[in-house]
Amino acid sequence: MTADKPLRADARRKREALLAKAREIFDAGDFFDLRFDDFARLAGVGTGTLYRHFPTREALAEAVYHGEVAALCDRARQLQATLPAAEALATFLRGMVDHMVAHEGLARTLATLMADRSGVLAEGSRPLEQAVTDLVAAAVRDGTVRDDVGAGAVMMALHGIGAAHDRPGWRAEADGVISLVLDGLRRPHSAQAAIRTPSRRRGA
Amino acid sequence: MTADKPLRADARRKREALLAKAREIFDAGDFFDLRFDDFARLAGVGTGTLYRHFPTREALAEAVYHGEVAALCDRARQLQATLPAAEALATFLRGMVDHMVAHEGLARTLATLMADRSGVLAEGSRPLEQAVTDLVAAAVRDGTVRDDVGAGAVMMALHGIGAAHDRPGWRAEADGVISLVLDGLRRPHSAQAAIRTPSRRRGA
DNA sequence: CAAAAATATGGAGGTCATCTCCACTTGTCA
DNA sequence: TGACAAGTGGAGATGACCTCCATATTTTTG
Repeated sequence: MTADKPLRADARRKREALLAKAREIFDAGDFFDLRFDDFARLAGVGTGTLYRHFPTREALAEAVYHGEVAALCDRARQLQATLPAAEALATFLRGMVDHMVAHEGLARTLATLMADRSGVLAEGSRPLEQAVTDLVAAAVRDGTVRDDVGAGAVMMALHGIGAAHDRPGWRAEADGVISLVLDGLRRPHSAQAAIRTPSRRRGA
Repeated sequence: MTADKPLRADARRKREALLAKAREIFDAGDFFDLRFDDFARLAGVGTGTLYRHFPTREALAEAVYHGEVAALCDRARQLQATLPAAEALATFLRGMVDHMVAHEGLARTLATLMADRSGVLAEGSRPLEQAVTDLVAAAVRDGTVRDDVGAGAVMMALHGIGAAHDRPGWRAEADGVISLVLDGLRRPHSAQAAIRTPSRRRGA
């Protein structure tokens, strides 16, 4: 699967050009206003070449996303190495929002393409999910975070944030979601099952 | 905007046929495998007629979504009238997950179309958001829920749940998100600012 | 009730983005 | 340097989307 064969010098150059242009256009938010062919032209590449490297819009997005995810994972590891678990998790999640703000167009574009069912992009999120899982696991070991919820739920919440990028008060709401998640993750000190599941009575 | 002119008997019938077929196909998850033209044929309607009633896939989805939202809002009002605020909110949110489970294809399809930037569908969510806002507001008045987060954050989380329908342990994770949100919403009894915002120090 | 006016229908065909294919160029290896 | 492999680009086939209008159906009017 991950068998990367050595690309010819030439090919690597074109590929980089495509990725660079893609990053730029994603970030500007213009990706969907563009014929895919024209995108090739913009990157200084023929149609055939574009399709050889990236058979679909999704494939292109995946490649861009890959770099993004790698950077975020690095950051996660770094935080985990230098901060107490709970704080590392909090800082990382807050940082995600900052990052999305800084690259709004990119986030929006990726979120849109993610939604086109296919799971291709979801696949690429795995390393990120692993990083979040690690952060959560560490905090659980510390005893600062409950152990009955799992990182998947956090990923869902993050996805919700990323997908809603056009809401009016986005930034504030995004911070709100993070607050809810972080506070919700805090290990319930006493047995205060206040709201929690109302034991799902009668259907309907 | 909401000026509904009386449709000719004939027209109403075709429109209903389209909506019915749409519901069916959405629910089956086959909507995107279908040429829009063919969808018309399936509903027993000519292409022109389809386009007259619903100029785009999004428009069609919006109409279906409208009914869905109306039903959910009714449910919200009903809960609010018969249960303590906090419990009404919890029951409603848990019920949303049940509902999504029962109509997986529909949820997935709508989420996908929502993502295609355009905000058309987001518009249709407003009544639903209002309902959630009301539920939250009531709970805030009760003093059971914090007042610094707002319903928008809850909507984001819900959207995240709906958009992630193809994850392996979806149901469990969805319940997890709801748990986080509900617990996160609980008014912090004492001044226990444990994890909360690390006061956003140095950028990056 | 008949005829006119208004409203709606359906599907043939134009338009345009997507993607394939292959004659040609560029890079690599001995 | 020559020969083979690897890659390129863009013309054109393909097929989905949407428009347009001659025809059909419903409603209104005399």
